[in-house]
Amino acid sequence: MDYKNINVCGNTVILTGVQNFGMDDTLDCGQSFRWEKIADNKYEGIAFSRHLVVEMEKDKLMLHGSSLDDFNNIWCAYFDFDRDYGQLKKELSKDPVLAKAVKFAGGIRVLRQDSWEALCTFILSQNNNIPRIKGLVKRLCENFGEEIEGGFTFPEAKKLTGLTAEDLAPVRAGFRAKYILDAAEKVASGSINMSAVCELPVDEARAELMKILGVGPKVADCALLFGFNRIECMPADVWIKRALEMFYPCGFPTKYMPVAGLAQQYLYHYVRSCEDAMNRE
DNA sequence: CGCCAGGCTTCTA
DNA sequence: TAGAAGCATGGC
Repeated sequence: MDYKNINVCGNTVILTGVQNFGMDDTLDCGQSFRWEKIADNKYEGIAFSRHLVVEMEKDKLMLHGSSLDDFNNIWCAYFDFDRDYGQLKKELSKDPVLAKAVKFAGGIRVLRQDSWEALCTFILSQNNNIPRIKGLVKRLCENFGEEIEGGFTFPEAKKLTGLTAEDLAPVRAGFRAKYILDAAEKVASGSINMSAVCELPVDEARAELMKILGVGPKVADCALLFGFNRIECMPADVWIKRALEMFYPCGFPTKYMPVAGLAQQYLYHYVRSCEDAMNRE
């Protein structure tokens, strides 16, 4: 557990003694596209059809808009609070490169998102940049999600079935629109059963998701890591490929394979910052 | 104007 | 079966 105490005050759940959680590292690192920074230490977002404002002061984390039940049933798992990141970081830090990556962004946690939402948002992510991905996801929710207090939910697969690419035009997803529609059709019809995918061995799960038009190995692995809690999946995007070539020419250490997805998130953040620093010179 | 963006599909040899 | 072109859109 990465928190010591939990209290409820009105509609706010307050965690104290919080460790290994940074809002910028976790909510603005390209794993979820549904969080907006609304103040220096405050983020607002919607997940699992619930609106939440997250505020942090030192080691105190406030979840505004959450009941104790919601915390126990949803947010605790969503923020991966039942995983010991202190222990994880200690293990990863035995590797010199990962030690630097972990030190650089020690507040990263890998969110456990809804599987359909993760699949869709990473379909939208291809050949795209993070600010624009956020825009596409926002417009998808505004146009096809349900309006709730504080914003819009992520649309269910069945809500998108029967639509045409023209219907999705307001989203401005470009060539990705037909991919979303194919995913929605396959998931809603049950030809791809998300809860069955959850039970499959990872290679079969990946192959199943890749039956969707527009889903290749990278998008499938992102869905598996961020939406199915498959922490052994290491989505190999251009940044991670670059990092692996640069730092691990002989291959990624096998002892970290079982948690490669978690390591990946630290590495992703780290190499991107290296690149930024080099560009500024 | 050109280049690029958490890739994938399609075409070509 | 590998390698390159094409893909919509928007920021720079």
